[in-house]
Amino acid sequence: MLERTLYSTSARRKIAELLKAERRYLTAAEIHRLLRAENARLALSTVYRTLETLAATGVASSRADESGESSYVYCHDGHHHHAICRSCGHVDDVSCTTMDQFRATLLEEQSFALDDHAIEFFGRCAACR
Amino acid sequence: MLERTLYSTSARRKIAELLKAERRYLTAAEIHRLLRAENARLALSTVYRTLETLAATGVASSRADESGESSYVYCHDGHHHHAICRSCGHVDDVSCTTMDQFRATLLEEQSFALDDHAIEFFGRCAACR
DNA sequence: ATGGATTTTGCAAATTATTCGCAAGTCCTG
DNA sequence: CAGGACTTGCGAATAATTTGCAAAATCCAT
Repeated sequence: MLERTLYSTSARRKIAELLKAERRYLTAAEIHRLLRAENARLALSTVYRTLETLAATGVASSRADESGESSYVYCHDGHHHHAICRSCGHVDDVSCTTMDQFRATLLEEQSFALDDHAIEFFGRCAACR
Repeated sequence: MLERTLYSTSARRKIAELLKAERRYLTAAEIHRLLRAENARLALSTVYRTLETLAATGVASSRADESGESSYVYCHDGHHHHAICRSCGHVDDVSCTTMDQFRATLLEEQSFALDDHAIEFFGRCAACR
């Protein structure tokens, strides 16, 4: 494991702040555009590199959006899931409990009305066990 | 809704057969390479177009792999999930019941040892309801 | 504070996946 | 088997992401 010091730079701070404030999945291009709009001067490649770092350190998590473009959201570290609003894109963290309780709990605790979900299972298939 | 006739062509048949036989997520490039290896002559762009068609008709379903490249697997039509083997990539369809039952049922009925999953929830957040 | 080691950034060029236009080829129906 | 409809191949065009490298910023021990 290679250890290296992470510098606190203006680009990193701004990108992290933006993600934290928006709380929805943003692509590198969107982040770049948003920050430029508020007069930050930074290269798109820096955004890409920073996002990679944030994801690696558990500050952000990524997913591919509909078109396959990868997007990032600020979130807790550790195992959990995301409730994504179809209307505004807002993302809530969801701890991992039983599936059926989810709908009720989600509505009760986070006022999120669940209407669809996508799951991927990982493990060992019959042939590989 | 535009209706149009789908022709049964050699490319389509071969791609569908391959997906059906492999039963794991394959990228357009992989499919192209595999088919070429068995002497099929077809263009990569044809593979892309065919996959798009297969996905649109519910014969295959797609997901972005680790690197963001999109891959396809032969599967049932209708709402269900996929159990992906971490070892060989084999994909089993999983009907959508309660989460906790999943592990047990999955193991019992499909001999798939679930050890991780990724879920995405979609709906309306508190602010948008 | 200052200097030097280390990390980060900007820029532009290079990659890579995916899409597109269009002429030629294939398939289907009557 | 003729004509129209749908597909394919090919190469060029896009679009996202990565990379090399020199310059700039950050950090840390003096």
